[in-house]
Amino acid sequence: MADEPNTGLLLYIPYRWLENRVFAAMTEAGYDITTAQMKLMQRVGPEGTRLTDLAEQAQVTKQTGGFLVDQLEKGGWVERVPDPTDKRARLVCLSDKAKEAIPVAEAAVAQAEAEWQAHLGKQGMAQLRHALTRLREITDPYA
Amino acid sequence: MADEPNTGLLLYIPYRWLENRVFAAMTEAGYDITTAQMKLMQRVGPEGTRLTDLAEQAQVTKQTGGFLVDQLEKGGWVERVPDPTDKRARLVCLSDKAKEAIPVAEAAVAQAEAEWQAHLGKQGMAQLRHALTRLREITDPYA
DNA sequence: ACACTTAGTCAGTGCATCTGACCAAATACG
DNA sequence: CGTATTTGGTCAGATGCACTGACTAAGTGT
Repeated sequence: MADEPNTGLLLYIPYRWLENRVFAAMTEAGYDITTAQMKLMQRVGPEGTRLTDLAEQAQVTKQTGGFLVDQLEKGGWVERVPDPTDKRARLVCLSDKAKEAIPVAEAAVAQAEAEWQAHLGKQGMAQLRHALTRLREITDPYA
Repeated sequence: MADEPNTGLLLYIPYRWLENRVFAAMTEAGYDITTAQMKLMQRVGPEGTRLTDLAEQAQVTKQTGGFLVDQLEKGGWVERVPDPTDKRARLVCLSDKAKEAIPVAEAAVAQAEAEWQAHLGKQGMAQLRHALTRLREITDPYA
């Protein structure tokens, strides 16, 4: 089906690799969290974020988002607090545990990116990020 | 958790977008197949491929691979034929239906990539592919 | 006030993935 | 040659994540 690998596959390979790296780092540091949970949690803002917004940004249905927030809540990563401005809504906020864990994840990402930069060269890495950022303009409904 | 989006997210966004595009094109053309099935099927070689190899290349366990091949077989995409050189093994081969469908998927990919090229410029696209190909060297156990 | 939209939940389903246990054929080695 | 190990694949069971559909409750607009 493919002699020249399509760009999708080329994107997927390093993505998956990075995801596994971060997941492994978190596990090793004793944090029990899944990639889907991380993906959602990444989107939680400093003042808290509504479930609907979270789900939309992570490109899942609000049901799926709700399910993930349930897991995150059980794991002590987030809390749901009432939104003072809207009685229907609740804000998902990061717990202290989550705030502690963030540097661990960030360090794993940083290390992986450093390895990539070492391989591609500083300029190559910058070009890659630039191209991807531009691509985001036409592929991310949330850009 | 992120002010500057990490490279993983940047990779994921266009990947997911492309996957959705291709999936939608297949669905519209009347082909009923899932992305996971496509991912596996992509790896089937012209002479057929062993389940174990498929699973390994797609980075799933052989159990998962077997499950996906079951689905593909039910959908009439592939057949399992005995491997003449090894009585334990069976080769997964593409059916005529699959061979027909490939151009549809390829056209969808080509169109999406053309849109990307229009946005990034010919040179930008070439640089992107080049960087990703180089990255594959250190992130793909199958490079 | 009444209709409509928005925030979120509940119930049910299916797909993709994993681990662990297992069998049978092929290969390696003493 | 015969046993031990590796390799190809399946079965059984469980979990995670995603979906659709139907619903409640609160806010919004005319």
